[in-house]
Amino acid sequence: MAESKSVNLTKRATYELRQRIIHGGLPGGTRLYEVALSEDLQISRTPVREAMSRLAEEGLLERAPGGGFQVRSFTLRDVTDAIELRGVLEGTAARLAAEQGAEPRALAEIGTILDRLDACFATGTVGAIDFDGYSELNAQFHTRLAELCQSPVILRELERVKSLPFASPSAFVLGSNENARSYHSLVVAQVQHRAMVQAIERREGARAEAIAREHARIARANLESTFVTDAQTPEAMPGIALIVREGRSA
Amino acid sequence: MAESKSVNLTKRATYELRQRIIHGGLPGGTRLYEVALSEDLQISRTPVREAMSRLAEEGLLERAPGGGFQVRSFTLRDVTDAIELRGVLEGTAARLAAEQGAEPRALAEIGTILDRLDACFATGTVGAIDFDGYSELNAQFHTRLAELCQSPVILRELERVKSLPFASPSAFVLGSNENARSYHSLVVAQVQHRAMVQAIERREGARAEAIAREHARIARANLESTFVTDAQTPEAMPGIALIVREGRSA
DNA sequence: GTCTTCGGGAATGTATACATTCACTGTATA
DNA sequence: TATACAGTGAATGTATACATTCCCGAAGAC
Repeated sequence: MAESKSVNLTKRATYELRQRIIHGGLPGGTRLYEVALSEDLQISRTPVREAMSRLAEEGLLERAPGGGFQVRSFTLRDVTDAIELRGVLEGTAARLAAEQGAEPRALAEIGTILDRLDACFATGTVGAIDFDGYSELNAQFHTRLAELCQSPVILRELERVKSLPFASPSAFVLGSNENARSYHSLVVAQVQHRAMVQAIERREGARAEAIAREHARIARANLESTFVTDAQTPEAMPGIALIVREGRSA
Repeated sequence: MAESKSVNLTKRATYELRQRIIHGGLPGGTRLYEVALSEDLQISRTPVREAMSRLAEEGLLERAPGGGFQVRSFTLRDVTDAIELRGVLEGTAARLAAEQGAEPRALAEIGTILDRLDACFATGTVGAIDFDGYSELNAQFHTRLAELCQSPVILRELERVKSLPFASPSAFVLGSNENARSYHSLVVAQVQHRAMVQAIERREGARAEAIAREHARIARANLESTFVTDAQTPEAMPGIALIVREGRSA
């Protein structure tokens, strides 16, 4: 509890609340009461309120009709739409990069990331993958790719969508345990990574966009099978606790 | 000043700040100081802070590095990207609606709006248009269209993009004075409106998406010519005061 | 019995005093 | 003369008292 005394209380409250939401401590739809939270966190109402405001900006909370906040809840449909949306936005970023031409230096850096992603497979043993390394490099790749179009507006909205834990490009990597299906997913994903960069280099905008969209659908398929198979394992994927079984979304 | 006494101070501060930002009273990049604003608005720091937080959520302000807020500024590139983004999102909504099938009742309602849009032209005189009526109906059309795909996630992000005054679907209507070019713009736009609905009815997803994107580019072209022609008239388009001449965006 | 009204409590809204942090400036010392 | 340290001020961060609003339940009247 008394771990980080130096940072300000707003950040502490924001972090603590985010953790509780993502890990299921505060299920979707839960109304958050300032006084109760203040007493619970041992932080006064002002920073708690500020934290809730930031989490609303982040998309994890929503403002309740008559004031106050509640935890945003997501149906399976919402989650697939968010992933689809990420694909659409990444596709747009890739298309714009192809159309206006990407900086050679930035492309070279992405090439380096691609090589290092390849290295995650290269253990000689089929099926053996450095999942953690892949996940980290994958996140880097997606960030760099989005930056290629040099559009702060696109980048901002993309970051926003990716901030939902289940919509992040690396969410499906963590969710995959070491079975044949997930191995094949990563093989296909990496082929798509290279194809996207190639399309951008060749100024093939439509191709770059289409691949980016299809690439996101790997995550969608992975989510759906994860959700069906390990329906009750909360550790299967980050933020899966946010997904409500049925009914209305936020 | 002492107009609406009943509503709470947060809303008053939010409204007042938004007005000042949109109309150029607070140019892009301006740092907002809580104390100064409090004294200026005659409202204490707490609601002012809350108002700034909401405007940041809305996209008109951004959080400054060391705390506090500043008015977000947009380059011409940012604005065109925002319009492009709206086209991409509306295109996605239209495609999804086409793919999954739209509700007949909702389609019928949109048909009514289309007829009423036609009526804005039907004065017999070529070139005479009910601009205000068209603008209002146009906004309704775009909202209804986005709702056809029944995706709260898509709808939410689209509303977010549209909240930037210059990226709203009706921004270009207001910006157009009664010249031949703007008349032709509205004629083309209305043809595209009908084509989008037809494509959705016929489950032609790719066509619906493509038209929605091209539709948004009317606004883009209109913005660019407005920006070049009437470069110094702040009333030419809502939110044009947010656009900074050169340099970095937020 | 039902409807209306009044009261109380709990929630957010507001004001403000106080704390903290950071940057700038001036002075003193090396 | 340059650098470092300390002081001062202004900004945001925090705590908390008080205001307001709204819902809900109980009691009374029709």
